[in-house]
Amino acid sequence: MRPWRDGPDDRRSYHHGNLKEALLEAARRFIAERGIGGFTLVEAARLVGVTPAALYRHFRGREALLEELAGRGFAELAARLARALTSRGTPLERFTRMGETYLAFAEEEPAYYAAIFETRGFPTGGADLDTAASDAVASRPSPFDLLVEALQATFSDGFGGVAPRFIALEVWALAHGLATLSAAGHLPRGPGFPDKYELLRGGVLALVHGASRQTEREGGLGRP
Amino acid sequence: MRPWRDGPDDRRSYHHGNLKEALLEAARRFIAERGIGGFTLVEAARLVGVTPAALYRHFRGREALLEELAGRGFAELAARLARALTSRGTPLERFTRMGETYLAFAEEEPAYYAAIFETRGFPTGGADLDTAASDAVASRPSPFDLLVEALQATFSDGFGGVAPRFIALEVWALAHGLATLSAAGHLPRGPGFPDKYELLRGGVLALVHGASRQTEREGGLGRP
DNA sequence: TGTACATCAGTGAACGCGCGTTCACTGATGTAC
DNA sequence: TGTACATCAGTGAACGCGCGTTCACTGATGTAC
Repeated sequence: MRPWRDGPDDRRSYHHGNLKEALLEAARRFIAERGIGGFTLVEAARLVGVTPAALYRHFRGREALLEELAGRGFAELAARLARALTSRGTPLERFTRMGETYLAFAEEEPAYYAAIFETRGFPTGGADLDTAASDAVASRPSPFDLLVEALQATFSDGFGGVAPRFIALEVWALAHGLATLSAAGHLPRGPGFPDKYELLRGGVLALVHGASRQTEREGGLGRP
Repeated sequence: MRPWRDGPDDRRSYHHGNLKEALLEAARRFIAERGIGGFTLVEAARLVGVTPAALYRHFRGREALLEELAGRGFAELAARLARALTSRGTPLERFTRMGETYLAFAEEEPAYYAAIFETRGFPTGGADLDTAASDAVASRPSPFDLLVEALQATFSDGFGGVAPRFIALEVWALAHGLATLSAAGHLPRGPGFPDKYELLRGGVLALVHGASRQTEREGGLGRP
């Protein structure tokens, strides 16, 4: 990303024309490199080639910028998951594809992913709500709501008596764990070690099959 | 945690006597409440009732204090996992108990957990090492090394042809995902929703059974 | 048992820094006539 | 087509703040004699 100006004397125009987008893009770059805590309004303005004060024409402050970023990131994630959900193949294939999509999003858009999970401003999900109320929360869905609803929709095609909510949560946690461990460099690599996509696919198969086996034997898992 | 002094005029002694431990304890409290980024030397010193400069008698600086905390946290985690590993029961029961122990540690010691996973200073695990070299890294184990070695030890009792490394990584990722989502308040709660311990137990069973099924059918999963 | 003294843990003042935010201002843009 | 003017995006200087860290110092402790 080139700065808008190449130096203090290079005034192509008094008005930037696209400052809001440029600032969000700068924030994405810095957060991807250093994390949310390492992101600074002053540096973002400097990279874009603008005075820090200019930022306040477009955002109420630092927190507002981060919330905007989280909102956009979440919309992008939701769009990608929806695409995977309605792609070709069997329900199991589409379900697996959603998991891979989630993993790829966390890898390709680390700034969005961090903004989504480390920023206040999201409802925390179905906390302390009963099922009906939780399903009804549609105005501003949490990451959880979206994922579980989408996964339930997939499961409604039928996976043989498995409790959808249970599997959905396990797969979400598995994907989130793989994504964050991988991003932090904690997942081992090298010959003999599976990569995170293999681990996810294996995990999805195992969780689906394992749960249906237990369902057959014990008459329902995750249905208290 | 009461401050060492109750006010500027309350000089019980010029020397604190246990300042290093008190500072680490204060850091644990602040990090548990606000996260690593919200932890400040000045506040920790104030809570303990001491000048910020006093800290430098015991630590080289902020980073050194955090590394000490991460080291202690990791030692504690390792000890708890080792205890679970050598507890009573079948290999599967002990393996499951290790996972529950991991989850409980993240919940009871959020500051230790954050210090371990958000601080530099750990080797990243078996990155770019072959299996033999990775197994040989014993001088300063990474979280990965410890977990996988312990889980491999459990699996060596025999789970019927499952590739231990594969299962170990999946269970680790599942536990880490459940721990971090739960800590961030993203896991839904309420009637009809399983808690993280149920999810972990179900996941462990499914991953072990699912993998062994696939092993039987396909002749090995996670053994490229 | 008492005194001299070395040790070193903690003091208090000061530092430079970069941060987020505010304010009165300036100048480019595009619309009305 | 040309001019007056309202709009408002960006300037530049300034602010107060809390941070991590340094420094010469002080005074409590405990050991040697």
